[in-house]
Amino acid sequence: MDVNLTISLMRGQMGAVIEKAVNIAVETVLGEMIRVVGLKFEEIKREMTAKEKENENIRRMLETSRCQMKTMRKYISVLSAEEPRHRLYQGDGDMATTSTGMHCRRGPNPCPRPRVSEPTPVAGPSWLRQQMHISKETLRSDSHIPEQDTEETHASTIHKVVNSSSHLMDSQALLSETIDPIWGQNPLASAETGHTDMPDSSVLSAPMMADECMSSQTTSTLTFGAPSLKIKQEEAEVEIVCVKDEPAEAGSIPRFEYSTAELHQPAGEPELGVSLDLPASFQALQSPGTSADLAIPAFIGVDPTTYTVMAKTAAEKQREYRARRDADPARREKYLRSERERWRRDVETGKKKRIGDLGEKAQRWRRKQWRDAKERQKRSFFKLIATPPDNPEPSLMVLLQP
DNA sequence: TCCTCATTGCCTAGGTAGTC
DNA sequence: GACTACCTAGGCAATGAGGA
Repeated sequence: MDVNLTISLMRGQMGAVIEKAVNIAVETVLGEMIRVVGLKFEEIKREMTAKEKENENIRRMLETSRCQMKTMRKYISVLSAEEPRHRLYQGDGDMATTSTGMHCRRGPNPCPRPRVSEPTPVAGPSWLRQQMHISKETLRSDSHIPEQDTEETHASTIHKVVNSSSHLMDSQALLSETIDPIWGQNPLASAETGHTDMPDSSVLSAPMMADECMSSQTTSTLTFGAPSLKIKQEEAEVEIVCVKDEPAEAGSIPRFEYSTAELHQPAGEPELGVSLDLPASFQALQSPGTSADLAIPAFIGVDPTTYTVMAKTAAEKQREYRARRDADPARREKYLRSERERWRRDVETGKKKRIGDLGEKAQRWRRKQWRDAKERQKRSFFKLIATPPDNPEPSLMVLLQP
């Protein structure tokens, strides 16, 4: 009885209040939900915008990297084609540095051998070489190396190569300084930079030959460097001029002939710290690492008149051939068809095995290779976008790190 | 059910050696 | 020099497995 009374009383007196409170609570909850959903929605919208922006950035980076790779390939091919000839031009520059070398030898501590870590040529898979090229390009991007694409004329080519060599030389000199502080501190000491490390004794020995030539003073013909070819004169950098006398190599030195004018260049010793007025190209010759980067012995002994048409490497020839072939859709289609055919043939003959045809051990090995390849692929991708040349956006980098 | 990641197979690019 | 054959590595799409 009392309970019923209580309930009716509550319904009569508090029902409206309770209903109102519940309504308010429901509205509050709904409002809060709407607010949260709205916030979430806004957040998602922001994220989408950010993602789009990042995608755009990634696209730009990829495009930039592609351009860099193209440019680098052309640059390397031009450089490797021109470098040997370019080195030979600088034989006359050796005369100017001979004095330095003599001075160097006369010192109490004759030319301490520099321990320069040469940027060894990247031997390995093509993807690695590509990466190295990319990183090199990135490293050098501050210098704004002129594009080699438009190189057509001989003279301009030489000019460009001179510039390129200077860039190379600069970075390598920087390397040497970084690695060996003592070497980097002493201009004269660093004058020997990398010379003894240069693998090619023919190039190495030009100053020594200069010594010999100067002592005899007999030769007078210039067998290289056509008169029309002008060597760009640039302010010398003493620290990369290096001469080291290595008698053991002297026997195998191919002898260059120098003009009288070249031979009679003042061989006076420059004062310490005074820049030698050497052709920049000669500096490149002396630059550590440059000769190690590029295979040069093949051109030594070649008739200098043939320098203008350097032999292409097999890879270059093959690239050109393929470019011509791919330019013709029919030939390209034929090639692709034959490749596909070969793939099928290899599978049929068991040269290429599907994973199921392999033994358990071979399957594990194959899978490991696939995993590694995928890992490399991912790493190279992240490495690529982690070192954008011009748009290092930290937040993006953090987000994209694996 | 959707998403992400790994696996797999196929194909292509590019280097090298050899042949014509 | 042009071309072919062979090889290796990488790209890409299809597929499967597992988790949210």
